[in-house]
Amino acid sequence: MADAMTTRTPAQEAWELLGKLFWEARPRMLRVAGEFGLTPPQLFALRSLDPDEPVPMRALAAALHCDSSNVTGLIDGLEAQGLVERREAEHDRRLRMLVVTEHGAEVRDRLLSVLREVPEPLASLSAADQTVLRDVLRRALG
Amino acid sequence: MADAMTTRTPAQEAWELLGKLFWEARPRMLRVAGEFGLTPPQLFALRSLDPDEPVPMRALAAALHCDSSNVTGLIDGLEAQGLVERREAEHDRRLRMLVVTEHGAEVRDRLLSVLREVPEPLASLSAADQTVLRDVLRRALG
DNA sequence: CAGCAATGCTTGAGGTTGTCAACCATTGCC
DNA sequence: GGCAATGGTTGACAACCTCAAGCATTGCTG
Repeated sequence: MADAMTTRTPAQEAWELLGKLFWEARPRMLRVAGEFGLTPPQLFALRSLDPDEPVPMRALAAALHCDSSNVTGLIDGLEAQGLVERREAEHDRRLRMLVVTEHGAEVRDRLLSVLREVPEPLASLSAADQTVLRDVLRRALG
Repeated sequence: MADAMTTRTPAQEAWELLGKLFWEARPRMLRVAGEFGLTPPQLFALRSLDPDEPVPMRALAAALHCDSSNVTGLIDGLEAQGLVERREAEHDRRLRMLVVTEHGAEVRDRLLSVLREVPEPLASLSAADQTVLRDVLRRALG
């Protein structure tokens, strides 16, 4: 009966294992942020921005699930490093469009290429398992 | 050729989809922490502690991938709420063993039961897919 | 066994994140 | 024209986080 307390459905166990996977990937993210001279929130912000499509600050705040006033400081930091620029919007002078600079785009590319590296537990799976995993996740999130 | 730039291996695509899954689960974690009167770091700390096995603060710091001095403040907060106690160790008076109180264990149980809830994208998978996902992750992390 | 390096935790300084309320400028609606 | 709504910034305040410094304790070592 003690087992009945700790028994998990397959989905629950999968979710728990995914939690472990992400927790293990955390130190790498922190290290990468440091190497690029960014704080973790700045890294998330730069990752969220699309160099090809400027968005108002409001949109970034929504993407980051945080308050607009918070984004102000984040962008101050990125702007100070020349990675992002505030630009006036065309038809609404209230908006501040966030434009990733050329340098910012380059940094962002290098950043993403590191973050995209598949962590060891997944990388060591067989090719077949990797494909199965992708297909299942496509069905879940695609 | 433009596709060549954005082509991903199955494992890379899976890792990217997992990133999305976790990012979507973040708001719920923040909400839960708030509902239990905890800050996110405090939540992680309480989650890391095993009510059945006290550990020194040093061990918690290692588990949280952070500095010991940071844990001091975290535990101050949990202790103020009566969730955790600092207790002297048996044979080494330098150590402060972290003991989850009875109340803390109860709060922790309720906390975990909410966090363990499988997020919508996974929950909506077929039972077969859920089992496949679990099995693949077991091979990766088990 | 005396000295001293190493360990475990706390404290203080300094910088960043995060929220909220208040504010200013601008826009859109009546 | 008046006025509510929107977008962003600012200031106050709480919390996190790291580093360096400090204290107590432990354990090694000559």
